[in-house]
Amino acid sequence: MAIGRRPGSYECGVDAAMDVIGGKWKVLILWALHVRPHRFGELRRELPGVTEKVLAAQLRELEADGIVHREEFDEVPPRVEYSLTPRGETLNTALEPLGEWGKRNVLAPSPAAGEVREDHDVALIPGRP
Amino acid sequence: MAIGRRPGSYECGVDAAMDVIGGKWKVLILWALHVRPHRFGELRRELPGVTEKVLAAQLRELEADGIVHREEFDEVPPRVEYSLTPRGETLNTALEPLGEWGKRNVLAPSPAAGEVREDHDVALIPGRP
DNA sequence: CTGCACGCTTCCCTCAAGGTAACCACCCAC
DNA sequence: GTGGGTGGTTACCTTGAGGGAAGCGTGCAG
Repeated sequence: MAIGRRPGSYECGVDAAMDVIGGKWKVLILWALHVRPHRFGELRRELPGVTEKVLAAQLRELEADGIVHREEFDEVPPRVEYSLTPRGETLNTALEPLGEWGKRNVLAPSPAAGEVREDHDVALIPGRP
Repeated sequence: MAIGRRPGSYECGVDAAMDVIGGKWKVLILWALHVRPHRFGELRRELPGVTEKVLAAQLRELEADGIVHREEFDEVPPRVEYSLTPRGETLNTALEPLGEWGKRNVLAPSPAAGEVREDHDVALIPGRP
């Protein structure tokens, strides 16, 4: 049982899933790897602010949880490629509604929900969940 | 703009939503209030291990984010009821696929995904996401 | 008069996630 | 030989979320 770091202590499925994606950078890693496989350095450059130590740690956790696949190439300079496993892809799919909700309710709160619309558009990369 | 405690710093909708539901007890609160409105003490008794201080803090954050509604009744002994706002209900709906994923991939990992099935059934409250 | 239930608030403390910076082995280009 | 790029590891430090326990104001029960 590789997945889950608090085995047996979950109250429900959402609770359990939160343990897998709870890291500060994990959903961003998920999204980046969904677009295409990435090398370690590519990920570091695409996640502004992440440190090498933390990126390595979160990738190892995601790998242990069966979410990402790590492939080492015997070349020089050494190359390592990270990609999503099938389970990782299903996780991304399951996160899509939450991404939609976040876009509608946090990034661009609608007046109908009692929020005041900002006078500028929220800067969103198109297609990003 | 009540929602979001890191305004302007989100990379995507999932990231933003994670800020709203990131608290240790928030998804459990969400689920409890989805079933029916709760009083403070009821919630405390239904979430084994939560302290009054933390429960009050997370409820106040969820209220500031427009997820839960707090209604104070002028009775004695004092009564306060918490319920989900419409926005809270949509959040719960958006969390359902994630709950399904967690149940299938963390609580009861399938052999097809490379995990070994436990020899006992996972104790799950039926219908709980 | 004492205790209890309610819904908190306040103070103090712990601990783990995350951040900082240095270092490693390897090889190539300059 | 020096610097850069590869993909990390190691040791140390900071910070903030969360936990423990006590107190508070009210009113009723015993």
